[in-house]
Amino acid sequence: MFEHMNNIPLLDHDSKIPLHQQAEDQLRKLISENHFRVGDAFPKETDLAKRWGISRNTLRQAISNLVRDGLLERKKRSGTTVSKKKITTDLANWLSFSHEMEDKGIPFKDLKHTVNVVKADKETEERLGIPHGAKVVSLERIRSTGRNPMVYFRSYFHPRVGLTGSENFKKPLYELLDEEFHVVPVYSQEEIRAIAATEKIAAWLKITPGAPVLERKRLVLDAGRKPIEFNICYYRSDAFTYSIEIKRPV
Amino acid sequence: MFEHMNNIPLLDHDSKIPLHQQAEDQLRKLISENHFRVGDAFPKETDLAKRWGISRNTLRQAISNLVRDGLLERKKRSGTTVSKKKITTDLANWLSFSHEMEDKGIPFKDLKHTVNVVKADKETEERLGIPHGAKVVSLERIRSTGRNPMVYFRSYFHPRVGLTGSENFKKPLYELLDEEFHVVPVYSQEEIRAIAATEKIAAWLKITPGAPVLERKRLVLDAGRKPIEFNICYYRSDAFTYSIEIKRPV
DNA sequence: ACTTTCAATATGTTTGAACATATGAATAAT
DNA sequence: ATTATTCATATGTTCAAACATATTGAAAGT
Repeated sequence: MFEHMNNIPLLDHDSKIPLHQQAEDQLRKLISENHFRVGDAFPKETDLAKRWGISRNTLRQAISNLVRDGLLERKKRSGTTVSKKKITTDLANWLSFSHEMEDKGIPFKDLKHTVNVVKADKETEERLGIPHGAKVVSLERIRSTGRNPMVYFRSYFHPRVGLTGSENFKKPLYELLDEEFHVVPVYSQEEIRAIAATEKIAAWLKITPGAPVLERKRLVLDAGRKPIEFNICYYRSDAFTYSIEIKRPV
Repeated sequence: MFEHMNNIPLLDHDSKIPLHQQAEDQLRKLISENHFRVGDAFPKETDLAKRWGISRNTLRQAISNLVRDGLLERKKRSGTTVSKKKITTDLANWLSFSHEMEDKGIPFKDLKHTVNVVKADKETEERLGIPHGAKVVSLERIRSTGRNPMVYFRSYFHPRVGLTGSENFKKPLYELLDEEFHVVPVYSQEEIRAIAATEKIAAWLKITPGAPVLERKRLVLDAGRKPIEFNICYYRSDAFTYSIEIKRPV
């Protein structure tokens, strides 16, 4: 808990990162590190704005995002407080296939593991928001749990991340991104469909064309909602069920 | 599509409802009514602000919310565009098909709507944790968005909830449960698979047997993790993408 | 035909200012 | 003691203005 404003870290007014963004990041950090007790009073807007040398409006931009994400609550006269309710998706391992499998005690191995630098296709360009013709690092995997292929994975990484293609992808992907590149995934936008296996997919998964396959497209974003990775994968339907638990933000 | 700004409804400057709120509501409505084509250019901020007699800043407040909700996308010089319609499981409406569809402005109707009191099958008994042979209220629905069936739904409710089968299921289900029975869903455990349509499913959805179908099984729990409802549904794969956004617990 | 350069333009950031509004707390009236 | 009133205050709304920045598309150069 901060006794005084003066203990709250400052912002970098010379950075290219917008002030409201810095403020948001800073607050996220402070909250997640429990510098503010739940339900406790938050610094008031005017004070915080003064401390950071930004206008109340700019600070408000940051706070609004946190309110929308359910980390903070605002009430007119009482001020801003830290919410109890965490929008939890329960998944500590929410993004990691290997963690998931390890948790369930299912051994797996990679039947294919390829890293390339390629020109992004149109969909990838759109999702990642990169210019036409831009090159991206692609990671392609076919993973099996047992004798048969279970899933085909393909990821394209936003150039911003800074991958070169020569990294060690043996360790869990999101550990690598965090530790080596200081890129932390926060949001995952997932689209899940059932499709009939194309020839290509059938070959990858060793199934018959036309068989139902679970397709998952996933756009992984950082705290500022900037794209990190666009990922598409095909799961064998007879071997895989996609399970999640959603908790309502009460 | 609006040829001219002049066709866009005005705001009520005398209302007690904030202008940014009115603007947001108005835009939501316009988008949901398909007055703007997907991917098409949106009126630019300056023009819209002028049309509505509000400042660009105020309008921006409204648009920002829509962007955050994924209805709009902004790009620097190119302007604002309407996003591809994602049937997103919004955190607010996380469980309601009707809310989801209404929010996206997709009209739908029930092709079938049956309420029964039946003996639970084995899977339902297990999931709900009720004794063998117990009776449960079942709700069966086939819903369409447009001409063709979109999804087949079947729900079994835990006897604890207290449904008799004679309730008015026309209103959104989770409103009913909350208001009439004081049952509030908090957790949703979901299992998603791709399967080949059986004869029965094919008949419901008017597709050919063997076609890929998205199956979702969902166990809805209350705050104490006691089961409320076991729900199974089959989505036409050519018409439906299951979209969720997961946010990492920071 | 191809690339480079450059200006126009739509969104992005930030500020300071003013007034509205809900509400907790102090004060006054009962 | 209880209720009503008032006031101070923190958030809520809105504005106008200025400058930053990315990107499109056209013009110019190769």
